[in-house]
Amino acid sequence: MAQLPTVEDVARVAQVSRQTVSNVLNSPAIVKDATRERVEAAIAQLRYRPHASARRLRTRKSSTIGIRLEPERNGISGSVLDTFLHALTEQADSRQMRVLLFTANDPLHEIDQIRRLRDGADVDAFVLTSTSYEDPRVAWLTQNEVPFVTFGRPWGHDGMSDPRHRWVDVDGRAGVREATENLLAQGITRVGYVGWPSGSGAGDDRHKGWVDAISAARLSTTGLSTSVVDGVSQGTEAARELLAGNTVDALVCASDSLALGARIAAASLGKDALPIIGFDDTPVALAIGISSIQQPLAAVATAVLELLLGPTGNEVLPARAANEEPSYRLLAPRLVERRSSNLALDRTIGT
Amino acid sequence: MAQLPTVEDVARVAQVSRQTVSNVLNSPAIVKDATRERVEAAIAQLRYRPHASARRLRTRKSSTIGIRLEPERNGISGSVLDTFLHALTEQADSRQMRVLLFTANDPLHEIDQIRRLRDGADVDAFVLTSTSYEDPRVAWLTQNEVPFVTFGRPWGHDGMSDPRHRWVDVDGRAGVREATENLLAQGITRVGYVGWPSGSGAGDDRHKGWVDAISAARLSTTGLSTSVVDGVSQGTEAARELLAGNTVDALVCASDSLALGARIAAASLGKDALPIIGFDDTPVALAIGISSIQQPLAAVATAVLELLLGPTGNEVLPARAANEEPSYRLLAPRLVERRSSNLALDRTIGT
DNA sequence: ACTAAGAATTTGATCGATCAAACTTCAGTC
DNA sequence: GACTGAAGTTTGATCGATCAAATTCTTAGT
Repeated sequence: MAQLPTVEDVARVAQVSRQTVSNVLNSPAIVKDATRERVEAAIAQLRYRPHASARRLRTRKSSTIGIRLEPERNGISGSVLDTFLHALTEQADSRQMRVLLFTANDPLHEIDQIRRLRDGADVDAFVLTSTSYEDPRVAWLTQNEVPFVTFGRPWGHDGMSDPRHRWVDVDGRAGVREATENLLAQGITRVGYVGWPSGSGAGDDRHKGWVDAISAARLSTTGLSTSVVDGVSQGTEAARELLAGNTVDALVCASDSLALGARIAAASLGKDALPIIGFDDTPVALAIGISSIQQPLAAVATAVLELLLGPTGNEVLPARAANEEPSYRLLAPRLVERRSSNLALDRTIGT
Repeated sequence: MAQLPTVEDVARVAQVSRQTVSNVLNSPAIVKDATRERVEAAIAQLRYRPHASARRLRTRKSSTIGIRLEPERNGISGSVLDTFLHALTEQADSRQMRVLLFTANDPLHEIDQIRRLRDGADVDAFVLTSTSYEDPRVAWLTQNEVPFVTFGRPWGHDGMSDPRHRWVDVDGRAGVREATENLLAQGITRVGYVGWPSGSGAGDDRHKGWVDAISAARLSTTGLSTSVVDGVSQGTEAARELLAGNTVDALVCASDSLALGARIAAASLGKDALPIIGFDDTPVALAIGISSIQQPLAAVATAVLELLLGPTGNEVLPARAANEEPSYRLLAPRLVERRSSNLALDRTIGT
């Protein structure tokens, strides 16, 4: 097979210069209609496709977004990031962007990888997930003026409004509040909560949502909630305690793992019909038929790209300066309701 | 900040020529020790990092592997590919390779995407997943001599031994056989099977494994197996029928979805202790505590890279010719045993 | 018809690396 | 001491695109 055609070849066929071909591709507006059509015909005829590396070398842009794939596959809820990754890739594609993966063992290693990808002009911007308190990656990226957006707000940090840190997050508090209110609206007054130990931003946030709803209904929260480390067996344990006192008629949980645990506990106590709501709407919740609060991951991806590329553009905006307006998006999750009653019940569940 | 350093800068500091710097980076063996050390010192001093795009433009290699992210997130078992993706990225990294994602709506669109990534010199090779009978992507890649490896064998096709098609797959038949034998070894003689309708390569293969084991034990297979479309409720339905006749004491299933369905059916019939084995070892199986046949995904990733890069190299081997030795890898899965008895039982399950 | 301003297009230089070929160094041989 | 061949190093050209500046073509105004 012959060499792949280049701008030069297209130019020759269309009887114009290299640059005009380039213009047709990059700023069609400045080319006269007749000329543009001729060039486009030549491009089609030769099946020309721009050579990405050459363009990148010259423009110093890669049209690529880097994202790290988490090393630990925390089985049950890892699917959230995977779904997000999918949405991001799909939407990036429609903005002419690509997504490059990388892995890292720890934040320092990750910074090293980021540096390499940046210096090699492989990646224009980064999307960070699982941000932590005082995240060193955020500090490094800000410092070095590398464009980035985090999926996850800067927890417990005054930097929440630092314009240099653009972020997108899901309003877990509102989600849990909605879920709790949904149960209250069904006439259930004793709605319990199984959450995580305080200290994690997301966990505290979700817990607040439950408190919000209970308080708004002028009910008491005392004795109705517990905190445990995330996990199925932990959820079973915690739920069993809450249910033992017979003071709770429904449960809202900080995760699907806990919700599944709760479901097991309820079943073992004969309370097969106890309403339970989990968080993240993982495949497990779907399979078992547990209601769950679903993060709007496609919308998160849209928002991430909007912060990175602007509302319509298709190249990465420069890192933001300290004196600009803060920009972030807090998105509302939605409750996916399922008749999560008897596990042994014969129900039609999609795969 | 000043410009990033280039080979030129390094050369000046080390008092050598551009090319020598390049040699130190790419074929250190041919550079005299003393010189190499001097260059390495200069590289470290200037914190030089090669500009990937420039290198790619010249060498026409991208050191990047393309893989498509499935559009449909078939919740319960989508995690298999995600886990594979992670392993692939991690191992690719240690071979100096990167993984670029893309999406596509259908095979033709995928071919279009592949072509663009290839022509743009963005990607050197592709990894295909979910291959189907007479896959058009395989045909196109072969035709155009684009290096690729599929995760999944060329089902029902004489091409199984076409050397131009390199593939890696998991021996589902052996896995199911092992699982079945495991149950037989426990003294259970009536081991049933819930599989998929014949016609899908993987499904037929797994079914054969069950037949193998039963036959080897000189038992009869009649009346002990059913076929249904994958899904939890379908699994419940199918298992209920098999269990109703009271002719089965354990079940092996073609997927975790079916296994979960079977577990629900068993529970509803009071057979909480019925041994059930699923396939894929998804988070669902882990969460519920169902035994499952686990695909060795890290090993699959290793094998894929081996077929693509050779045993130790770190650049993509050319597409294979029709007259070479066929090369593929068929890997054995392993059975992950869990005490999958009573769902309501209080057990310590990891997250 | 003549000119100036703007639009459209072309030309030469460049991005940062590697290739291919030329050149230099040096040990070993007769 | 000149000669050979291999090892080590340097030089000039090149990959395919875009940038910046120069040039040519249009259009409108006087």
